[in-house]
Amino acid sequence: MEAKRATVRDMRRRNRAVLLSRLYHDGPSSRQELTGVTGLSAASVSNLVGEMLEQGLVEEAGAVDSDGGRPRTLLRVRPGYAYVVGVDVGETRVRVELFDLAMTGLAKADHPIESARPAPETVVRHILAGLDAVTAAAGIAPDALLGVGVGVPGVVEQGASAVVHAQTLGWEGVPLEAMLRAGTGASLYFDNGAKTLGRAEMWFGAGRGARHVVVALVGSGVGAAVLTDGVSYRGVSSSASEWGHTTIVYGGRRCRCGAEGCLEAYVGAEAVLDRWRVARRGRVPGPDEESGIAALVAGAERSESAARVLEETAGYLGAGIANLINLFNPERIVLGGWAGLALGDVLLPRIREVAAAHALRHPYGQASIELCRLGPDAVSVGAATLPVAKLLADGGSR
Amino acid sequence: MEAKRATVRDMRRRNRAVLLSRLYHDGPSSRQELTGVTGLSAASVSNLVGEMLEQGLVEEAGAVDSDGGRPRTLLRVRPGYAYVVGVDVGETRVRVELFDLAMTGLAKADHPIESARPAPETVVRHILAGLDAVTAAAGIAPDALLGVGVGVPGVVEQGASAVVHAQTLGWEGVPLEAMLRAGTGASLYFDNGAKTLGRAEMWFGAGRGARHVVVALVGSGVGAAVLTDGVSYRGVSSSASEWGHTTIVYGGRRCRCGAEGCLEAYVGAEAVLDRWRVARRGRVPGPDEESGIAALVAGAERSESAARVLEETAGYLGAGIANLINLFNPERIVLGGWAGLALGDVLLPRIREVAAAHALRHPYGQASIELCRLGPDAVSVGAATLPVAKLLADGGSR
DNA sequence: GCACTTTCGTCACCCGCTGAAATAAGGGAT
DNA sequence: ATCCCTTATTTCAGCGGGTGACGAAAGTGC
Repeated sequence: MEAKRATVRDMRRRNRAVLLSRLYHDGPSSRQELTGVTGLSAASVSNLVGEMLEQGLVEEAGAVDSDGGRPRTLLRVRPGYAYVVGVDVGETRVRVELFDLAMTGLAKADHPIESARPAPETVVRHILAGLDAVTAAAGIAPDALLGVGVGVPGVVEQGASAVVHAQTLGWEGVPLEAMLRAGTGASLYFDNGAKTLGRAEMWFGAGRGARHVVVALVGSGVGAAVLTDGVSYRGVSSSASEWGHTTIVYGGRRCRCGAEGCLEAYVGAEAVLDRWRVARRGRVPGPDEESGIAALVAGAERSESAARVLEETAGYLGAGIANLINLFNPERIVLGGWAGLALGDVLLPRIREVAAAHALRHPYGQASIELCRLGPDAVSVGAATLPVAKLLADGGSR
Repeated sequence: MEAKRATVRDMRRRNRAVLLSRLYHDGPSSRQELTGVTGLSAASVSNLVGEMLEQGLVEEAGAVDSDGGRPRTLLRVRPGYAYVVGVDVGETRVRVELFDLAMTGLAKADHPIESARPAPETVVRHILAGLDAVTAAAGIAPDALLGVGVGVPGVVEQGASAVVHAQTLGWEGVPLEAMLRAGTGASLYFDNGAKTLGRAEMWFGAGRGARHVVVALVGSGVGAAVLTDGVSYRGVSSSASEWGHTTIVYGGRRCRCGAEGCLEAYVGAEAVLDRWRVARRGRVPGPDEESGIAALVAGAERSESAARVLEETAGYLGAGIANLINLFNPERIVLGGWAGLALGDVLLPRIREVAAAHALRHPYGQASIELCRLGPDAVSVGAATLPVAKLLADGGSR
């Protein structure tokens, strides 16, 4: 609807973006290949690539000899052209990680969070300290830092300046961008941690090559990221895909959000353990949720209560996934999160069955259901892809 | 991700599209205004508009005098530049309607469908006959017909040639596009009827001016259309937003799709009446579903069973709408469909309450819930907007 | 009728893509 | 070792298209 006008300049930016994205995502190619793939003329490819070579954005990467002609020189994005930082604000620690453009980790700094409801100022201080630490450790000059992506557990309201609402941290309208801006000159990007993890899976994990993916994350909480053509679906205020708080059992268990029958109140780690506690009429083993879930999965063969709770969990999860399939008609559902991986490991076949029973035949037939490949640590990787995505979309202009 | 290269030609097409869309959706403007709104230079606007005037795509529409300077001449899209046809394949009749570009209805032809499971050939014959009838009635030459949009009750698989899966008609993989193509040379467009109705609401009804809208339709069946920036969300095979078959009561009532606990099995007209039948332990008044729902709504004050069924319906519907809000974070939810309008008319305040209780506070605060403005006949209008949208997106090139 | 204001059209200029031709960089045959 | 052939890349003139500057058009007010 509100498309913007185009100028001759936009055209060049766009074409640079096309070339650069192709080089970035699909590895080294020759100019020759690029002409075929992008539809640009050989002359333009040469021209654009020459410019990017000169700027140090792209570098040569050997050559492949062809049968009898001039060998093609391969090109790739130069990993050292710029560096990015990904920040994962978790519930127990703040992780700050530095990457080059190829997403090779160069330095990492973890700051534990003591309080269950940390003050925003504390988190900001941790992030800034981590930023200094990793850039110093890797010897990165400030102007070589392309940007900093931050993944937070909660809703990020994208606007002139990002504002965060994170129930689990007790944050309500925290102007995180403004607070960080006061302490650093770097470009800042913010998104929900589940979505950044989804981005990481999309670029480097189970979502590679697919156009429509929904990443479903199950941990203590439950969330999802809907990714179409590499961009994540955001509603009007970027708080879309709150899968965990969709109603799946009308009038059912009360959820910590206050509503009844939320999916999270059935398949979130806390809820699963609570259901097990009721089923076995007693305490659940293990000091924390992670060991509890591990015990549950391990106990499936011996304990009838464990088996029943797992079966029910597969049911709710399968129905929840079927809802995603019916509503978003994705090509792939990627199940992750620490609890999602632990449960999915044993329940995936059963989840697929239930989802098949609850989803419409046609969309179900289009969708495959898989597990995440990257593990929960990929939140910072995904956060760091935010500035990279911007770079690619802008054709490499800083 | 897979952005296409741009040429200097694309740029012009794009800029024409920007101007044309603006003129189409936001009414007459002067060249002057257009420069401001689109960001194009006055020179370009003049150039582009001149071209479109010459082609008859745009016409002058009077002038407004300014205080002391040359008056601006207003421009608008010329309604008679081309004509479009919208087809509504309903469960009881096929409607074919002819419009000019301004969506003024010029001729209409209805063909009743006798069988509950009509043969595709019959429907195709009706459509082709209707096409001949309306073009003949309005005296439209074949080459003035921009295209034909068809709305069908079911899933449209968009591909090289559209294929329709419509459970309610008993259609399974009907190659509707290929069948129609054999009988007409016009450009053809296909979409689900709920989505075309959503398009109509978006362009001319309750969705005007909003960027993210979800249109929720309740009739015998239940569906939704998700519209972002004027384009409807399609998944990988365009069968997205099957809202009616999302699970809302895990393990609940059996739905005609075979699964348990679908939203449609609670708030679809058939399901509502069935619940009423159980509640009052007896037959429901009226010869058909529409009068049944009308009786239910009318009986709310006298009959306790009716009041209870309505209250429950508001509950399920509110929770279903809350799910849409949580997942899509729209700016507006538009409730329609014949049953949706009848129920919404009395239940809207209650639906809003329930939705507020089930949705997360933040996304709920962003969304307003309203009723459709156009009524169920707008399916053909929405279908007819498909070729118009194409024309606008292509900047007016046929 | 004249000065002033505002809108609209024209023109030279710059940018960027393209096709054709030229050049580079090999392999294989003589 | 040289020449010819093949294939990849670069160069160059040409064309399409947006822009700013300038001037013409079309009013109002005195």
